[in-house]
Amino acid sequence: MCKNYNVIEQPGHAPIKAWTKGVPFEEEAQQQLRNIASMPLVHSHIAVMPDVHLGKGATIGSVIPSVDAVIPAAVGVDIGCGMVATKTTLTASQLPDNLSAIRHAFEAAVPHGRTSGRGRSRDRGAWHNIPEIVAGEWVKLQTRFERICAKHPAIKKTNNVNHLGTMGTGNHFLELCLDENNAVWIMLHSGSRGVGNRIGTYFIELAKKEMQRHQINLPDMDLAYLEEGSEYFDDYVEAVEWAQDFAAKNREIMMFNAIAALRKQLPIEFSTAELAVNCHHNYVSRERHFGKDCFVTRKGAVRAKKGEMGIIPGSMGARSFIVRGLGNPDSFNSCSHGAGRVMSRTKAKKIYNVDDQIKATEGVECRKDASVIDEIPHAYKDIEHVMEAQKDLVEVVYTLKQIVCVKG
DNA sequence: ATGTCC
Repeated sequence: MCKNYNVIEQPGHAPIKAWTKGVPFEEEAQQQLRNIASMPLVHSHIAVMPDVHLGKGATIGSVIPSVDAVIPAAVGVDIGCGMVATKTTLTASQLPDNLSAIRHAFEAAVPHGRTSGRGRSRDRGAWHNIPEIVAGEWVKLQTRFERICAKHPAIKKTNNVNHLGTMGTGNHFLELCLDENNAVWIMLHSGSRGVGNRIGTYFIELAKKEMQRHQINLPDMDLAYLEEGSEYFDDYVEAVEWAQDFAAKNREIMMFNAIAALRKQLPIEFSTAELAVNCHHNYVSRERHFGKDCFVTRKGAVRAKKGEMGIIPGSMGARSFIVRGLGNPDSFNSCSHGAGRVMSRTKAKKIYNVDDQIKATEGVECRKDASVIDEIPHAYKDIEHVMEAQKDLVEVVYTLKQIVCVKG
């Protein structure tokens, strides 16, 4: 039978199954994946999604199943980063012609940008808004966090309370979108902010020290792993699961606040009950594949079990997709997390200007200044090609086009 | 992606 993926094989190592037909696949990313596939902890094979590109530690767009061990740098530092999308009962005709008031209401309701140091500092301070409906759950999260910090006080050096309900920077965003039937959606991309970053970097360092202590040689020190039964393994799993829960709750709060902000802007009532999806794309989870219990690390990949809903966003000017998983076992039930970059932020800023960005984001109510050129759609792969390359992983349920975009 | 250091 004709498979929709390419296979990269190395003698004695796990194969790499890559859903990259018709999309760019850099040689540097392939080498990084060969390094990962050479590690004995890999179960069965590695799966590569069509938005693949070079990352720090692990490749973005990779799915790594491991037995009795995890690679903290494969999860990365934005632990639990992911997407949430909610369909509303509103339609396009119920929105005002000029969307700038809605954009400004979103910007006010969802703190975004850098917390300190250089940059715009728009989310500085505790002016975020934790809705009452999640206040109890937040207390539970805090209790769990205290327990982790009691064992690893270095993690506590973070401003985690002030970050709940805040979006962050870079490719994190909040959008108002229309689907193919002109229904209005709210969609958001964010993660575990400073606290997840602290947990990630802390355990990546511990894993490296473990490698040195046991004199284990790796093709790349960023592939340092923690073995089940060793000193830090359980604590990492506990902390990473906590950061994932923090990230999901963070998105839920921002979605709540964005909906409330939209309500204040419109003279009509609407509801949001019909469909909401909240999924991680940087995370690790315990799953069973090919007859073995293992840890599955998805770095820039979304779980797509049969019938499971996911979100695959395009870039600032491109379409996004609400998808339903097809449960493809060779992909470990996964799909891509977006379009995937084709060039670095530095390169995008060098070769494109504000005029290019204005043209690429025509019809979108968003910032179009020099600060967002690194997010120009040209810096990403063509999302249509990316979707074509994974048609045996997911089916498209809704196609969204943004009309308002708030970038972090 | 993040916060802090130069």
